[in-house]
Amino acid sequence: MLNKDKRELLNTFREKCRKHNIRITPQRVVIYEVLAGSSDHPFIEDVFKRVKHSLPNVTIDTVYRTLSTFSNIGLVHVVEGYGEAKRYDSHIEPHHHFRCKKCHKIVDFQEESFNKLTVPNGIKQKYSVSNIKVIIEGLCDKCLKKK
Amino acid sequence: MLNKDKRELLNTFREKCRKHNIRITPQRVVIYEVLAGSSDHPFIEDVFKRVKHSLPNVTIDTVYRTLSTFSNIGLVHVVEGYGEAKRYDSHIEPHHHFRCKKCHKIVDFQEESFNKLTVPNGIKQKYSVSNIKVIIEGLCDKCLKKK
DNA sequence: TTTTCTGCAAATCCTTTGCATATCC
DNA sequence: GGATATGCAAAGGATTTGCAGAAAA
Repeated sequence: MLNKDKRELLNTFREKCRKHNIRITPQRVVIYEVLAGSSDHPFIEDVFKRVKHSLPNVTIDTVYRTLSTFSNIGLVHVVEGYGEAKRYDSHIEPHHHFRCKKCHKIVDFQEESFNKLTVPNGIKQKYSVSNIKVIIEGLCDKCLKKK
Repeated sequence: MLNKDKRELLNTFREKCRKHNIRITPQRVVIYEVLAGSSDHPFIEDVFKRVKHSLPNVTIDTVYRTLSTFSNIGLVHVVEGYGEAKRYDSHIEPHHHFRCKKCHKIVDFQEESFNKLTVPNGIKQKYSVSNIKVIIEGLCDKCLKKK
């Protein structure tokens, strides 16, 4: 869930846009708001549908282009997946993911000890590291009940 | 890298096939051999090209179907990605991944301490967990040099 | 005013599917 | 022999691209 209020989020958004010289358009504002208001790591199609409520004329290619731009400037993240369509996340602070193998739900979680993981020396020496995260997979509560 | 020899790998392959009642065809044998001999987490297109060397008549849809079957029976894994085409891995023991953000190279690594991570209680209580892995992202040695 | 973004349409890329034939058990 | 897998061709879905007009700075 979001722990920032709407105004704060929009400030982050505006700052990032200015910093990277990209224009603030109504489409971009709404797309960002929609993503920031979604905790389900939506597919582009989902974002598109939600954005259409406020902007009936947007096209899905704008959503594609916009989310790609946002991802390039670090405003949002693409969520790791297994070959399905891309999913996005506006929650860019370090966090971890639980993924349900059956319904493909993704749940964010925080875990202090995981945030403190140290990069192994073999990796640190050879590569430059920008982030480290843990992915847990299994079956979610709902899918367990359905069995 | 592989630490099993070819015979051992093919035994694993045959066992899994028998266990799941899927037929052992020349295509499946070669596709499995190719993947087991690849440490670069190839795209299906790559597997297809490599398989063609031994079986010039295979079609890419056989590779798609076969890898999907292998994944269903747990012979291979789909590697986590960011919306690009699927990539496969025959290395199914627990291990972790370093991913280069620029060239998209994926490097397997082992790290004892990561293998011992414990699933947080909040997750364990609600979900059934099948695996846990660490993903490190950054720039690889080659991409660092190119800068 | 100038550059960038959007909408529209078409193209491209990845993946899946239906069907007839060939193959494995 | 009977069930399953393969090759071929076509379809489907996701994503990207070119371009002209519209909008932001």
